[in-house]
Amino acid sequence: MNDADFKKTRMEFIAQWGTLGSSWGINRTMAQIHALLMISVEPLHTNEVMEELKVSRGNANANLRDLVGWGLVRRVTYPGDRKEYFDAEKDVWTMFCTIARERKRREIDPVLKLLKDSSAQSLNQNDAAQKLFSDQLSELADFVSTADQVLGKVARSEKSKVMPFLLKRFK
Amino acid sequence: MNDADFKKTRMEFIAQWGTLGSSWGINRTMAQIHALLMISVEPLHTNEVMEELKVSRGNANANLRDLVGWGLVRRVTYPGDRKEYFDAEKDVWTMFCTIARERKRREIDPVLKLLKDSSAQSLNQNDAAQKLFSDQLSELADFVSTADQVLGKVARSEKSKVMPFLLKRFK
DNA sequence: CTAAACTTTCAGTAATTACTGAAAGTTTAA
DNA sequence: TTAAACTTTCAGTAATTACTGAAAGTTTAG
Repeated sequence: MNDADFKKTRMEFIAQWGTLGSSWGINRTMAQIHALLMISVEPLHTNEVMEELKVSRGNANANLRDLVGWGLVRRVTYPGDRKEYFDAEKDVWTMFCTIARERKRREIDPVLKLLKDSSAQSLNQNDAAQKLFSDQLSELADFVSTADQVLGKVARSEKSKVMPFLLKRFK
Repeated sequence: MNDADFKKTRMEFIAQWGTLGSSWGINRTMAQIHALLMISVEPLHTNEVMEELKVSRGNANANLRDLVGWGLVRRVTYPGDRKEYFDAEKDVWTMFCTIARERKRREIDPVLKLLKDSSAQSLNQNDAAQKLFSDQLSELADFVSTADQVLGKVARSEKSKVMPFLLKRFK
């Protein structure tokens, strides 16, 4: 494969990763920066990200900060160089665990709290609407709670312990 | 719990379900309509949805259509009544399986195809950048493929077969 | 038929979310 | 110190996404 084709495929991948992110509530640029760092051999500098993806300094900065906040990207500095470089976690399993842990913390835990709080309120069980509401919330809370625990456990496990097992059990 | 409090808690739940949807790439109104139908005893018709959630006819119509497309909501008609009513699937496990199946089909399958196609292209393995890119895509493809299969299998299983097992194995 | 009851569409607009770039802030080498 | 190198912030703007409501379309009872 020649260099032009390589660049094209690379860009295509970055673009698609961005689109995928979008449909899961992650902003396009953030997903694209993540893709870019994931397939870069060396850590990149803000200017390089700006240039590759044609985005502004502010945009690059904010999204890099967020990626660091997600734990998917690390800041890297080299002695004798004032610039800050950024390097993505490249192991896919580790990436998955990080994302799972963060989304759990940011989105599942709050909804679980809401569900538990709401369904705990004493409802009038003689009223059909209130009874259905209460039951529905409890069921949701149970389900989300289980899912939450499973996800939490998986995200804390070793890849080597989980993947072969899953493959065996569910493939 | 009195009627006013009940209404308030209900609305709070609907609002929060909307917010949750947003952060997972599902539009707020669609998630709210889903929440509303999920906690309604009887199927509702478009006017009722419009009124409860204060949205326009067009908006209600489009989102109800989408929910039917997702398989989360059914159209219901009563003999002698020209109106169309809508009823949500209320069983949480069935809901989960439906969502999993749809997101798999809509978002995972396409990305998997991209990953496989891209990584299949013969890359120059002597070039570090190309080698990393190629390896990274393969790893991603493997991982997503496994996740896809596990999800597919789980979503086809009986709740009674999966949940107790998961609880036992991962709790 | 046809007119009332109901559903769908879609151009225009509003709301939300993301981005830009210049200015302010920070750090460090000399 | 201080000035160059670099990073962060944020007000203004652009892009995207969602919504409205009136008009067009469809169905059915009579």
